Amino acid sequence: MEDTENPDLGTEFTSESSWTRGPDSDRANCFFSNHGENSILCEFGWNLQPDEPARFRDLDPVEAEERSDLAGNLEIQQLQGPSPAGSGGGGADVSTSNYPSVSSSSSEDLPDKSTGSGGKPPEIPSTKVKKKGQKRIRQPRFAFVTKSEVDHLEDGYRWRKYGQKAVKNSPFPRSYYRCTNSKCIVKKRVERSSEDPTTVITTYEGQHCHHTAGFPRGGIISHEATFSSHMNPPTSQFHYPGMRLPRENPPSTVVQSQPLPVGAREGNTVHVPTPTPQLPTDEGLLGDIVPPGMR
DNA sequence: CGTCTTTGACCGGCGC
DNA sequence: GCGCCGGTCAAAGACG
Repeated sequence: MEDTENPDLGTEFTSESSWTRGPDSDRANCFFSNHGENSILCEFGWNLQPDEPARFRDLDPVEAEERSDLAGNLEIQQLQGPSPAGSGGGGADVSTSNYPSVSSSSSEDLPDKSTGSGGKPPEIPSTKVKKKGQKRIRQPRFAFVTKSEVDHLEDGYRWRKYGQKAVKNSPFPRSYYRCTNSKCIVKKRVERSSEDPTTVITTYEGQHCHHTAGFPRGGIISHEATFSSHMNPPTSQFHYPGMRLPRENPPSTVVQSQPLPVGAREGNTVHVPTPTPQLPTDEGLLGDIVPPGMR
């Protein structure tokens, strides 16, 4: 793999992916590229300083673990919305443990006959904590922007669509997918950008607790590392099975590995690079992950 | 027959 | 309290 020491944010990576952490700035960046067919850029962080230059260095496993844990907490809280007032601190009731603990109570044994559209289990479907007065727990989210004619990008996992909703201020509906693995609680939302209909915004929520069991609708991805493992790569490098498109569909074109404006980094949020100079104004999916200040 | 999609209904959070 | 909206459920149908 190539060096990710000081990746130029504008550089297009030719490998499948690269993953870096900025321990000093509490920032992590993730770059993906699929041989020029489908470039993706993802950035997420913890205490991003608006004017802070990007810094990268390797982490030792211990530190990486800590960072990863911290990331989970902050992401959960942040993505649940600011909600400091009134709602008792919003993420406060999110257990202070790491996001894996979100599912610790039930995810491992989660029967979740998701594939069968089965009856409504009395149990809580993972990310949806239904205890009255308790907020829904959100998993860390990762958003990608890809330029593709197809909405549902292959990523090595099998997904079951469980909903579709029209998005306000967007002519395109948003689709909701759930990993078909009964033990996996990862969800995915796919939405076409209203600003640029040629781009698809994919948001992953949670981490897979399993490996890609082959490639059901295409080739086979033989990768050991995915978003699982607490999104905690063994080293500063992180491999992700390159995004794929359904082979029967026309290939997507490169969006870009667009650099994120330094000034745009703020808060503990996931930033979504967009192909257009200006950020989408729709309040849809982007509204969840792009801080208002960026819009 | 098993898996997946579609789609209307339902629920909860949040702003007013 | 009310209405809007996002997210999820689940029955029914499609498909291989």
